[in-house]
Amino acid sequence: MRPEKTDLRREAGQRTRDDLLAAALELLAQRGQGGVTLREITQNAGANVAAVSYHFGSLKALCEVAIEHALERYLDAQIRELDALTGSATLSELAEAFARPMVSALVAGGRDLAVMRTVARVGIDPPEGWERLAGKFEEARRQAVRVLAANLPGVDERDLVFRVRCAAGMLNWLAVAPIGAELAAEPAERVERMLIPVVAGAFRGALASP
Amino acid sequence: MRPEKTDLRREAGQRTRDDLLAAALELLAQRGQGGVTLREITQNAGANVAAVSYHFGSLKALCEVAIEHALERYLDAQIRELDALTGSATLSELAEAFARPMVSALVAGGRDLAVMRTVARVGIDPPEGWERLAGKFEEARRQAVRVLAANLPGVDERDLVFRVRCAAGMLNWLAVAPIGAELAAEPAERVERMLIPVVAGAFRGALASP
DNA sequence: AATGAAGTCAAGCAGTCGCTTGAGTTCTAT
DNA sequence: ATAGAACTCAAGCGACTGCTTGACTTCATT
Repeated sequence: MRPEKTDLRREAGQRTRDDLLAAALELLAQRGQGGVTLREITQNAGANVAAVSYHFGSLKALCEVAIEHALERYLDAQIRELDALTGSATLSELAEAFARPMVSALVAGGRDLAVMRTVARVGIDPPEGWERLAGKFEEARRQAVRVLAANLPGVDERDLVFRVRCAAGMLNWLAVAPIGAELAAEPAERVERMLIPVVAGAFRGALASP
Repeated sequence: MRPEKTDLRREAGQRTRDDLLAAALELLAQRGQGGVTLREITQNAGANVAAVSYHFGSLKALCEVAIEHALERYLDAQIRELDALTGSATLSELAEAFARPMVSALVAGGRDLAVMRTVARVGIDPPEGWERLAGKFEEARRQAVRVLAANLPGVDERDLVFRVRCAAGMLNWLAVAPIGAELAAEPAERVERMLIPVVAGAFRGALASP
């Protein structure tokens, strides 16, 4: 009954569970929810098909858990970046903070990139009960709109919300489209040097220029 | 043997073929290539399952034809808009021309919107032999980069290409993500008033601003 | 009226899908 | 030692997939 004693059976079970989640995340990132197959997941995870039913109840439930993990991981990183901004942050600093989780994931690849791709795909084809996590999306967007409003006092808030959504959509597109794979080969500072001005420009709009 | 005489059998066959293409386009727009089912297509088209094999050879071939039609329809519209620009067009005019096909489709809905959604999904999950149509994409992008270079003489061309890709990705995202459905309910001038500055800002970047 | 091409149709084939089942293994607890 | 919980496994179920088949209707041609 000592809690620090490792039960080898439970330990192996947790390992199987984690492997299934990792395999599911990878397939979700590559092909989306419709392209995930019970047998392919279990094969990649080195597990039996019955392990999914045992640990998660169903394939859909496994995918929902994997998606939930990915969403939380991404949104936590994004909110952390935005929280670190001072009230007087410039548009470029806002763009930098807003895009940093994506840039990091692109150059890091692996699991971080799979998280990004999965999140972006969820934005296109939302799973059934995803409304439960919509609150965190709202929080990240509200943070960005707040900094944006301080820089663009004259602009209607509906426009600011729209611009944040556009910028988020642009980043998501970089994650899922083949162009993202090209960017992944570039060094991080080059990606930032190209991307940050575009995001900042989308935030600001072209109102002040001919 | 008179060519103007309507052969009722061939006429009905063409009708079935077109209905299959329309049903396939709608499903491709809603769920992507993986979510298209032979029986659902034929049911929506009011045809028998064998009609797909008869008219197209296979489900994949039907989807390829539908995708090809959608790509040509979109790219022709985009290239037409960019061709109409004068050499001295401003960034806002470029953004307007670049985004007009998407804005029109969003407010028009129906088949035009299905075309946009399908094109955007192809950008995420390209079908096998899509390289054959990549040339038209290049043409549209080169047109946009040309106008962009005239407005931003100091910027590296690689950056300009990147910005055009980002803008295209942003528009594609609006087509496939739920936010596009919200925009579809707005009047066209409001969509343009919100969207054009963002696209133009992404083109220009935030270099000239604090 | 006879012929044959064009097209449609219900039925069914082989394969894959998600999921369940019951037996089997491995370890803890008593 | 023994009982039972935790977990894994091969096998198989019904449902669905894309696709084929052969009979059938429809129509222009002759």
